[in-house]
Amino acid sequence: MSGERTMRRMSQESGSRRPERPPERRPERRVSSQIQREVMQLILDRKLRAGAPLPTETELMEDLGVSRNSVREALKALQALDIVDIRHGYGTYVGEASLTPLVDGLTFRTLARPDGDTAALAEILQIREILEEGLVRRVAASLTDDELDALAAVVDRMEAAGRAGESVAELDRDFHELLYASLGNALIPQLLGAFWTVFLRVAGARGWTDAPTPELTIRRHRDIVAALRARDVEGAQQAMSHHFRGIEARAAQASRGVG
Amino acid sequence: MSGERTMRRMSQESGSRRPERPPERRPERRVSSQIQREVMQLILDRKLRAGAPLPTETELMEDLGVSRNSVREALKALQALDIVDIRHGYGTYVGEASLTPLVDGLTFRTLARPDGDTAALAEILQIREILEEGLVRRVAASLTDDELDALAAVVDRMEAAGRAGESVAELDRDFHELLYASLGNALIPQLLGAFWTVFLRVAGARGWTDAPTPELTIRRHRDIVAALRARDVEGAQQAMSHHFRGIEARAAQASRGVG
DNA sequence: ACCGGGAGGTGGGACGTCGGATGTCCGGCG
DNA sequence: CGCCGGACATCCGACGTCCCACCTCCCGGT
Repeated sequence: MSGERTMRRMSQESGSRRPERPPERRPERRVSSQIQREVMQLILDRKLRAGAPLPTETELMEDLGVSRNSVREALKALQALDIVDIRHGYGTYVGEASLTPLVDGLTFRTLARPDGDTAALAEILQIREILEEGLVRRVAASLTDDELDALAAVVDRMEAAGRAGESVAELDRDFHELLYASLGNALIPQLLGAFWTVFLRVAGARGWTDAPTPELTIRRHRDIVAALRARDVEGAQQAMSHHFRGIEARAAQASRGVG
Repeated sequence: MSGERTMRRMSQESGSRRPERPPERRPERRVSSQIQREVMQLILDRKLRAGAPLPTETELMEDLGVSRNSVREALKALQALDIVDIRHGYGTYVGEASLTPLVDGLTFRTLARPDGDTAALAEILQIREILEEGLVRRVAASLTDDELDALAAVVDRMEAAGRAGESVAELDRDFHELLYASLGNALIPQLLGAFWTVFLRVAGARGWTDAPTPELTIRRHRDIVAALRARDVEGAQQAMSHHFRGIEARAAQASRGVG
């Protein structure tokens, strides 16, 4: 019973300055999340593009009739979703609405798995595998020779980087991004990139070695390009399949070796 | 506009009273985002599962040596990512880390597209199509008769609901979720559900009619089940393909009719 | 045994204040 | 005349304090 010092007075005075808080029982459901919706609606109504300036915190505070604290909490939440971009000393701007929150969420969820790292990572890899198998089938027929040359060039650079002991990971990313560029679907490289980033982050957090045998990876990519050049849809899909089998094996091996 | 002079006096005595220079306290880069990382790390270190209670705001404030405001902003951001679940008057808990942020982000990004609604929605639909084509190929060989019966039952319920003019959308969701349940990949239904939710929300915001012709949708689902029952992998994939062709056509029609 | 109300704890929100970061503008210097 | 640097205005970053809303639990009255 130590600590009854809270003893908040009952405001029996009640005559304090409370201008006229309208007793309107307008709870309005969580001011902060309401502000989030209003800011999003403001962006949509004014048709603001990514990079366009938003009202300052003070303006939002006055326009919406809430405190700056609530405005900042709402903006922080929108910032976490990459819907808003806050720059210190400069202002608040419309964000790119990228898949960054997906990356953060998946990374956290994967790292938070108590049982095994492999299970959660395998789920992500399986989705990437299914996606890329279907994707390679679609682009197999429509790839031009120039695009095939560009893909082969990326593999060449991978080989050079691998020989020099450099980062093959970035080029791997470029390869897959370039492969599906002709589809004109901007979401696809972002989604694949998100999965890829999650994989790299989890691998980094687990302390896995980045790529023990880049030769195998490069070989798989060469196989994919070769099949595509031959307009062999089934072969390309199988090559992609083999590629992922290798990634899964490497992940499983790494998790056994470390975890 | 409204250039109110705030006229705050500038403490030109810069560096007047500062008891001690922070010698070892490094800049620390944005307290708020640092708190986000620390809270996430706390969850990982203590191996807390979803639903487990987190330290109260006051405790975090004291443990991390920051103000309660900063703690709340960090928690708000983590709440937006569904990494944390804040319950008024109850406490803060570890969240599910669901794909809710992806849904919010994709919905916003799609609605914010100035040119056309169809383009952004078509991207999402294409990804769903590619995913489900690959998925149906994988489950086609392993589905048991019981699972096929369950799928057929869902279609029956869809037909009953369609006749009664009820919500076919929910049952549609159930069908696809049930279809891929045997893969044991928890991420797949969540990802498909996320895309599905985005589609419904955008359709709702655009004022599209929910399902003008449920008969066609039901027929496509019957085709899928029939092909699966015959263990016809190619047929199942093509049926799924037709299904999505219908969805795309409906979306294009709705966007023309309204937008 | 039941029920209602209050104490205490937790998040929700509002100000007010100060500090740091950034862009702008203007005046002095070369 | 040109340009370069410092004062200044404006923005976000953070802190402290106060009060309110919501929830749980316990305790005392019925």
